[in-house]
Amino acid sequence: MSNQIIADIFDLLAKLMEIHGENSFKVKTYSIAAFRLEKIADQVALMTPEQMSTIPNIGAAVVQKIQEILETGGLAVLQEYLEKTPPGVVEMLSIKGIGPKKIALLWKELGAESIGELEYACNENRLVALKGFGAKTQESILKSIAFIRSNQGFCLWSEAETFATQIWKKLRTVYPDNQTDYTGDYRRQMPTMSSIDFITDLSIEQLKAQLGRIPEVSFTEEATQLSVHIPNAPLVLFQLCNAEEFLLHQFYSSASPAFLEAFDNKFKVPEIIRDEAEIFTQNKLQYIPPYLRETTSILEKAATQELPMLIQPGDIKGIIHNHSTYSDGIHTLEQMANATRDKGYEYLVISDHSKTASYAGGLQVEKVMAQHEEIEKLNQKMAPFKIFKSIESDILGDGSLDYEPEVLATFDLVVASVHSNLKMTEEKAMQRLLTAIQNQYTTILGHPTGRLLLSREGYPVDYKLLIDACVAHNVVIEINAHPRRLDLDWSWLSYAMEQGAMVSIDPDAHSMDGIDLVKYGVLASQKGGLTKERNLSSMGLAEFERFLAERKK
DNA sequence: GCCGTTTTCGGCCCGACTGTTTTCAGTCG
Repeated sequence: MSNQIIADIFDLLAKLMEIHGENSFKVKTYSIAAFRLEKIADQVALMTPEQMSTIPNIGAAVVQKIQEILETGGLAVLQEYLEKTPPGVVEMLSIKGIGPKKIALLWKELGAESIGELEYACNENRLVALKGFGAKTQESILKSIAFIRSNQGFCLWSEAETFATQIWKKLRTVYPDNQTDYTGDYRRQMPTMSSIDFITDLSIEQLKAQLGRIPEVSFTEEATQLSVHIPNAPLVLFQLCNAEEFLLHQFYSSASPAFLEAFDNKFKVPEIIRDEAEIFTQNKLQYIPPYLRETTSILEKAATQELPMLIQPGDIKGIIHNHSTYSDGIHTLEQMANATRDKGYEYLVISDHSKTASYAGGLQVEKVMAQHEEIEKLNQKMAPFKIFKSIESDILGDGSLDYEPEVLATFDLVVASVHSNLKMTEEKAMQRLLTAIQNQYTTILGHPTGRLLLSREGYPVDYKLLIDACVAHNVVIEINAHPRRLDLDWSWLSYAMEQGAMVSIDPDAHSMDGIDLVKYGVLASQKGGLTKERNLSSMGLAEFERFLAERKK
């Protein structure tokens, strides 16, 4: 069992206890325990009770509960709290802007036992009468509920990947003479999707024979479609067709409606197709991979053979924007460096949090200097592999970075990101961002909109203005590769490239495993038509050093 | 519930901000 799963249990326990008005220090203890468990590198499941109790804030009671979780898979006391809390009240924890205390009031004072009831109460203007609530809170709750609604049933590409590949492998192994393949949003590499779609010439019976073995699975059948419902997993949809029409159906189910309409207006699917590429070659078009079948303009480019060679996972040469135990990472600087080198990359850019990010262990100036010393020592030991001195500097309320210029000057490069006060008008957001972009020490603008896919909208930005400003001030725009961020969004890449912008696919890794997230950034960037020439992290070590030297002038 | 001792219990707690208050509780990253 992973530390994260155990941590989530303690986190939920703390929140439920708070809703039920338990002793706040007791609540805090479980909450801190959850935080600690998330932040340690070693697997708690493999520790002895004595080892567990050496973790700060993990005492006898928490150790006992961890053991119970490991032995039984659950926690009796959590179950008790869950039983005396309506499921809808637990769900309210996902509403941004309200926490356990306010939820308790909404439940006890207002009698709201579900998100639906809460929404109704907001619309009836009944929250303003509650102590601690007002018109603005009511408004923000309604907005948050609308956001949750619009994302319900969606999953991230990375979440879909696990299920999709398992199912694909299984069916291809058991039925090697049949055709089964990805289609729909998953094949198009959409960052989020409402279902994992397959196209197959298998029968419903054949599919059920295999997928029926999944515990607690259920099915919904239609004439040419089988929906597979797996508990705690994305919806899986099988589109059924006969073998002869497989490629045709796959083509028509893995592109945007706009793309297909434009295609049908000008081109024809050949009578006989042996592989999907023929659909394009027979029309004198360059092959357009599924992830690019979004806009109509891509067809024009394919007609004039102008599609460039797009970035591939292997084109990432350096790992930029990472965290270590100096701030909120779970592995040490040396572990991160070794992992990066062992995975075949040429350099690591360590960008721990800056001093304002106290919640994330942001670095005071003395710690920055200590880290720089360690980097220099490691660089001597690890050459030709190189670690670059960087920082993820918070963009403060007024747009300034949170160190003195003398300190900022000691970094090889600076990633500037907004982490606090995310609730802003577009005007305010742009003012902060533009000020940060104009700062001579800003090398990369980190996760430009602050969005978290399916869980947080991010502050509103004027994309064109933002991109233009980055180009004008020679600031690299990050494509944060975390599958929940993928920020800048792929849909703005073509504009960014037209304007001559440079981007950087960065994993924002908080652990050694986190380095592998670059893959998701590459997949999303492919949709935007990114070439490796325009990606900073595709530069080899020498080129990267030249870039930084040039930038410093 | 955990910690750190001033060994038997008192004090814990990041800091900014927001929306609510009319001095601060709740939330967030």
